[in-house]
Amino acid sequence: MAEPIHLTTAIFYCNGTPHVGSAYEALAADVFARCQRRRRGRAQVSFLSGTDEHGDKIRRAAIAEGLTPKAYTDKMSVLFRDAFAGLNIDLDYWVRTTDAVHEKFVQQMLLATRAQGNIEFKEYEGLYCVGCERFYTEKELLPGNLCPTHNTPVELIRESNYFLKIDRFREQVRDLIKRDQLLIRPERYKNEALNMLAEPLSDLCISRPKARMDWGIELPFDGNYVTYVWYDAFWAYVSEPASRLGLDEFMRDRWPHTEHFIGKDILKTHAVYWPAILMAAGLPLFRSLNVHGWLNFGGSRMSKSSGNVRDPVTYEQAFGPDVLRYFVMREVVYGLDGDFSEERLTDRYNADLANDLGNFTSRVLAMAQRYFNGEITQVPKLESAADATDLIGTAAHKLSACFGVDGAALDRKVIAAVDNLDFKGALETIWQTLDAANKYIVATAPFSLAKDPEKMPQVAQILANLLEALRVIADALEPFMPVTARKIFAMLKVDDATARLPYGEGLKPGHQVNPPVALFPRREKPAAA
RNA sequence: GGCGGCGUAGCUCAGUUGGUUAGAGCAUGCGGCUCAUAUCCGCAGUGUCGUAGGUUCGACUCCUACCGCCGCCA
Repeated sequence: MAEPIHLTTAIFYCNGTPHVGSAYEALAADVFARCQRRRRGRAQVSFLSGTDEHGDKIRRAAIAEGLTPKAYTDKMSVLFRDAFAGLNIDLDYWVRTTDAVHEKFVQQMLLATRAQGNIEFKEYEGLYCVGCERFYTEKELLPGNLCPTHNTPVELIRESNYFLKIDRFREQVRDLIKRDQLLIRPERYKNEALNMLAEPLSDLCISRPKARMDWGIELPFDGNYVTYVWYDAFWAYVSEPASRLGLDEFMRDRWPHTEHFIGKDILKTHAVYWPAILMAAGLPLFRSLNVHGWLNFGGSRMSKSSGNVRDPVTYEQAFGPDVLRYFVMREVVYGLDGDFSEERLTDRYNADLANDLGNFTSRVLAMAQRYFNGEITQVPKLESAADATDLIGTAAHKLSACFGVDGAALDRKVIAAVDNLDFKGALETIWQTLDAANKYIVATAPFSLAKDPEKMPQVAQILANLLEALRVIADALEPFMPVTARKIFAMLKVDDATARLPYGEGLKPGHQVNPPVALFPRREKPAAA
């Protein structure tokens, strides 16, 4: 049996509504998860996401809306969960850091960490920015002791807090990253992480005095404090599954095969603090960090202040299911920043989805209907002659090569690309197959042969080959476009098991397919802004 | 200040250890087909490969400087 694997998105801080950027991360992880499920079986994959709901910013956002923090996060968390559900992100766990199970688990980890002697209580004094909710060193500040992000004066605060002695784990973490035991990819981020671990780390503050901020999890060993929100949120990756499966079992079987999907902005916390936090609690580490870039909008950073935040659900409703999924996976190189705009979305939609995928589906099913009333009368079999010199032989061979001698080559290539986080490459491979299939139609011209009754067996063979190609293409597409794949399977009238078979083993003579239904009607481009 | 990345066709980008006429997709133009969602197929391009030097028989590919953009660390 394949080893179990645990996949996570970051835990989203829910002081604002979900936008296309947060959706992008969850979409990449979802495509990855679906590929893993195909390989390992559903039970062997746990895919987790959720909302980070403590801390001062949440508390203040709640006050601004006249709600209690809990009521506010109840509302916000559902917004995220529903947005992801609307994008067909198929989660096994939806964790909220205000869930009782989670809070209890964090307290358990705090006790374990303290028992290992990795927590220190000490008094210190520092320059604090209320807006940032953090302390600054003098050289980080702007002239006049102003906060670099808020441009407001910082306050000198003296207080006592609990600290994690993280530097004692630094060498070990650095070594693991260097040897790819803790894999950080793409590689550029591995180098950045190693850089961050080159200098000694100062103790990590993990508490906040309730007197200053009480919206958090109470420390089990000191009722005057709550945990600092960052520390609390990391454990969302672990709390619910560990509680459900048993901590020891989860840590032994599944946790070491964990892949975190995160944005580049939280690389430091995940490459430096999180491993140290786990070690300080006496727990094993996860396997890898899959770091993505930002999704910009029309060339500039998507942010609430610039007012160009885009709601993913809007696009899902306007363009139809799977379109946003397709766009971000096809357009963005994982790890690098990408650009999102309605114009580019429309271009991709028309060129790739309407013209290529949609039209191919339509023409093949229409011919099957027109010439044979939807019945398949031949066994799909592409003549594969590498030495073919004529147009038909060459086209047949090229299409056949996409599926390989065992009929499973497309699936293999897609899975390999996704393993490598090359979502774009995976889709390009599928589209090359679509391209080869369109060329095969032109080369064989079944619509011309059909004018001669004696050539109908040939036409039947060509259509059987094409319908089978459509089936395999839809199957390869399923992790990326689950709704579309299901629509195609419905038109082809194949069940789930048949849908997954290699080329040549799926559709059989006597099988009846449905007439086409347009998958992606062409769209007018938005008026130039 | 330290480290690193990027700058290739109108747009988005590929270009492997330096080697024949620098590639793909989209957009553009022309031709073909008509099964199909005015779709599909073929052909045609266009580029001083950021700038200036250097190494080499030969550099987009290596070295140096500079210009521009960006990231991380401090």
